[in-house]
Amino acid sequence: MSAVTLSYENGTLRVDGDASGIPLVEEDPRSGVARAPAYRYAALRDLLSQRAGGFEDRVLDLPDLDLTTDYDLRAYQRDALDAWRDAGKRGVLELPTGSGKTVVAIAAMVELGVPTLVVVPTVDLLDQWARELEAEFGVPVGRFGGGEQRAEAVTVSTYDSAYLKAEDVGDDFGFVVFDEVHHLGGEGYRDVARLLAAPFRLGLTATFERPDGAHEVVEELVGSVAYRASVDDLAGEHLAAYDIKRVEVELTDEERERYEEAQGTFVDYLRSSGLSLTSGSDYQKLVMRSGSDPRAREALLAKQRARDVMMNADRKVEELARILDRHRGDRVIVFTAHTDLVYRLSERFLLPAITSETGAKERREILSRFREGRYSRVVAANVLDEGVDVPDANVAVVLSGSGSEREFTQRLGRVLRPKEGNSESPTGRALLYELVSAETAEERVADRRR
DNA sequence: TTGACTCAACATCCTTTGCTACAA
DNA sequence: TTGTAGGTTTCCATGTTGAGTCA
Repeated sequence: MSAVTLSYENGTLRVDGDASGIPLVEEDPRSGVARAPAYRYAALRDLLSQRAGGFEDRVLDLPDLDLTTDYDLRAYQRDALDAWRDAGKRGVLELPTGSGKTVVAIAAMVELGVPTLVVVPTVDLLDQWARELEAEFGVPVGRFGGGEQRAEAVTVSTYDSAYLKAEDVGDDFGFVVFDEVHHLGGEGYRDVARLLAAPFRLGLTATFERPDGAHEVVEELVGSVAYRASVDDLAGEHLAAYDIKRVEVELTDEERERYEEAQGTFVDYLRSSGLSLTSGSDYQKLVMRSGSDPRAREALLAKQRARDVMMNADRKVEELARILDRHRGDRVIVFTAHTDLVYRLSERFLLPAITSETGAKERREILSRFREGRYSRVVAANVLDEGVDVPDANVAVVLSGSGSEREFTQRLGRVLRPKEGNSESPTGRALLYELVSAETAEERVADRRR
């Protein structure tokens, strides 16, 4: 058995020498070159080191980094770091929004002392991470994304840019941190993790599981969940204690009529077509059918109308008026599912509004005024759910939302940050109102997300 | 450099029963 | 006998984002 040489080539590991019988390695039938996916590097290295004949490793040639940090980890952060280390320096930490996931990643970087790539979903987060890493380590931090393509030993990238660059830089980093790692389950994004050779991997998220089951892919690429702390584990001590109040509102007669008509059309179609909806994938079937079947299309459009009615019910707006009145002295974020409603509320209550149509500059301005206390309320569609540094609030009002557990957790997280400089005793409890239209499908939707 | 635009990707979208094949 | 898991192939609508292009 002759010695084997491992090297990195365009997002794969090239295996030269006698590669027969090595698990994970397959021969490319056209070129005859034996290869393994780059993300298998750690596993392959372990396998080969136990094999007679030894092997030559030319995959990574990385400088040592001397990184230090002043952070003192909290007990749960230390536990999380320990758990990740015990898992072989691979795996996911599931920690709530506001619990200091970044700090744990920084501690891991210090411990490893190797070039590191941090991958994040938005340009906003890219800026935040880069600023924080620059301040902490006092080294220049590279950026892939937001119009920049500059590599450094410590680099932050968006998922999109990482996808475009992964083949080129796949052997430049020994450690990769995936922030909001649930995104990695996306069909395209998963390639980012596949093309990198980095043996050490850390995923951070508040909600690991995906309704489509793709978290299993993430487990394969990054590792399993090594440590998990829920909002309830940390509430009261490191996060604000909270209450959730569900308020049911009745549809007006006119809304009820429109709702029943539309919902009826949808349900009738299901019954007559023999379709049963037991899961999200069944719904997908219906969507596909609607491409060719006009009745299926009409059923879906009717469902859309029913959703509009229940989510934007008039009495929710009236209820919001009462809530805003009750919380005059509080900092309130109002969440909706539709942009139309955002603008309606903005006009009626004179609330600063943020949707995907709001430009970056205006958005920054609103959030900074909210931070400074010049605004005490904002209304937003889904924009503030994730990936934005949203200032502290203590009351959230969910006027409408999806059945997504992730969306709900993120929205709740927006009010749970302990008050600044006083993390020992957050001033009062945080409060989340959930407005639900009575006797509509929204009751089920609201149950699902909890 | 900025802003407006397009494009592609991602995420959610869900009813209350009942058929079939296969494993325990 | 009794549970229980179970596959299709592109895609009705809305919201959001990043990258790329062009003026």
